[in-house]
Amino acid sequence: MPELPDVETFRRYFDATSLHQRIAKVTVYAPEILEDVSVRKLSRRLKGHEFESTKRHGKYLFARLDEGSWLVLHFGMTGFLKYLKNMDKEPPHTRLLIGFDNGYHLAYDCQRKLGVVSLSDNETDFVNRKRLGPDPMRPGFDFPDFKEALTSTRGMIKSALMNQNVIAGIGNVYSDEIFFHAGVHPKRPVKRLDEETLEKMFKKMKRVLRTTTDRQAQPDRFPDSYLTPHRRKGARCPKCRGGIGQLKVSGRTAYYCPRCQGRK
DNA sequence: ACATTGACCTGAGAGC
DNA sequence: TGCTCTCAGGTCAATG
Repeated sequence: MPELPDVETFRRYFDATSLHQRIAKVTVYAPEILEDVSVRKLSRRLKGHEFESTKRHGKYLFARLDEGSWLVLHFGMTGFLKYLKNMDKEPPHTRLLIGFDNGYHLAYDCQRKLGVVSLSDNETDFVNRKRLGPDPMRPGFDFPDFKEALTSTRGMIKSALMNQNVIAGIGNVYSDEIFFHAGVHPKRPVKRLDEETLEKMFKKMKRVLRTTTDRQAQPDRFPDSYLTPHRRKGARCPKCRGGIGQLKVSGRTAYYCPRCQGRK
């Protein structure tokens, strides 16, 4: 479920594999994933050019072309990138394939087609048009920014933290992880969070995002104290060994420890 | 104007 | 074994 740590891992992978090589061929297997761009326009903009740098905002990855525009990638819940030497290794749900001069290919695989591929003249305009909130890992994103963003909303804290217009990059899995470390119940109303709890959530959010990004967003590499590897029915809390509970918050399944994350 | 719900997408796994 | 049903969750339109 590509959230901020996953997409940041994809960005680093993109940097390590796909910059500074002339694009020879563009193949779109599933045109329905394209947003505000035609197959023809995408091909024309990419072919003969190179990617020169990348950026990330929330769950969106931006790759800048040497002619100035940006390829925009969003991964839905099943998307990932794979850099290939041989075509026989092509992943099973490749929706976009970019071929480079050196014979290698970058595949964008998205089984459930909930991802989006787009093109933008300006990455900042794209973020504004989507009305994305601030990226929590942006340098300078501090507690006052966090507090201002969250307290501008009503309703349950999980809905607020997962709302991309409030803060961009956190989804179902990582919001649960953050609430677990902060000892906050996912259904707690935002307006009933005091300053101290908000600050704790902010610190835990930073810590969780940094730690999981360092570990390439792979749950089997997460510390033993993390909830994510135990995010299933019948699992035990890594802190108190009590049973992990689940409930629905705004249509999503939330996992939490009823003992460590008190009601309210 | 805001918060919440349902639809979209596809395949894995449950249950009969 | 094989079929059907449910569920996963990111986002946006529709509903409350």
